[in-house]
Amino acid sequence: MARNARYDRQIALDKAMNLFWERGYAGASMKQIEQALDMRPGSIYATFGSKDGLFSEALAAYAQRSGLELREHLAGSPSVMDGLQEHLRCIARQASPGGESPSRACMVVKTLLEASNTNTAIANQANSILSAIEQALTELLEQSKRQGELAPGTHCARLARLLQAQIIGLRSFAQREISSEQVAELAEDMAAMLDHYRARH
Amino acid sequence: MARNARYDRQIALDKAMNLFWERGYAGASMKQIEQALDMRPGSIYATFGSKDGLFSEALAAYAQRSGLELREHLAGSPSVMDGLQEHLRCIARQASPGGESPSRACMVVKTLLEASNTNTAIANQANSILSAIEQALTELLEQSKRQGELAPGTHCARLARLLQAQIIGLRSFAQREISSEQVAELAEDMAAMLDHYRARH
DNA sequence: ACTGTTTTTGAGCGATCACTCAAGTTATCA
DNA sequence: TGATAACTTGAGTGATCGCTCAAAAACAGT
Repeated sequence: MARNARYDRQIALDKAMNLFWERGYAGASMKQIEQALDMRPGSIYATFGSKDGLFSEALAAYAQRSGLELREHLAGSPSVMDGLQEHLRCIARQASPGGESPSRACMVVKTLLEASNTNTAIANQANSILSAIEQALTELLEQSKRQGELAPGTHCARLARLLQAQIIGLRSFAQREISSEQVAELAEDMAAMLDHYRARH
Repeated sequence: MARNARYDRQIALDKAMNLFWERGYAGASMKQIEQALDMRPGSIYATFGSKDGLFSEALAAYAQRSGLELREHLAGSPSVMDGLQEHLRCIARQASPGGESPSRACMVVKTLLEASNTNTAIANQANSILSAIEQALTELLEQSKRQGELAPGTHCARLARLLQAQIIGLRSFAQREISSEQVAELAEDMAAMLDHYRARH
């Protein structure tokens, strides 16, 4: 015997994610958030508790979305390594100037760099996400090694960290004022680098 | 027939650079800057004009310092490629947890990611610096190619962008809560990757 | 020591920050 | 349809933001 909420929590979270991704945590004011979500402060605080709480949920939603994307690229490829290479190219396509992404750089990395010395809780969350991605990549590579795609001596955890650093570098580099062609070339060079780790050379 | 300034401009700039490097542009408040520089607001504004002006000069000082470091590494190495590989390892050493750097990540990249959608002037400055570094790396690689160290067909500008993306990835990755050993391994893997571009394989 | 010039000082400016809450609104149920 | 409970509203909170400027302090030259 009461009223229903006028807003869809997931839709609001998605809008918040886009704004935070574009402007960063400190760069997005509550006024701008109110406008983006079309919600008044009371509703926002009743739903998400605080700016920190909203950001935290937005970052988690971003991470989930990114994980889904990777899994889709992998599902559409004949092998893990091909899927990872395709993933690099796809990142380059998304991170090209003129795209509709709020930012070409990765929101998790932006958060890590912004929050590391100013907001411990948020920095910890970014750290956890990156750690989980590293873990997922390691398991993927180990599966690939078991299938004989990777050279037998490959240190998968180490290669996973290298791959993560490549992706971070690619997406941060793409934040520069640079042509989409050069970003695509960069992704291609990184994909080529992965070939050196394949079996039978 | 007047008073001399009590503060050394370069020393003040250096302190500002360290604070901005650690906390970012928005994360460093004027109150914290006043404390770090041991200057009152009036003196700061008389000397640097605005927070933007101070940040801009601090970022320029950082870029100059970084350029000097690279040139030193190159001077202490028998060849360009060896110097670049040593540079990667040195970055890993500096970016290790427990170091005395204000931040493990690069201040220019932190600035680029923070300012790209919030502060055009500062983002442009970060873009210019990265563009100048790319140019310098390209010239170094071309010199290396002329000396027969690089494979004749090497596209130097493209390799320079790859190298820059690697460095960005390495330093941003190092911002994670991770062991210095793993950062060193990452630098080693990146250095090994450069070997593939050398002549005579 | 006095004068003239520059620098330093810090209280305080208006604006904006994240956030609160009492009042108003609306849907749901009896 | 009237009572009830939940949600929405937005003016307003104290705190902090970047920044100003009149007055005090300190040095250089005579």
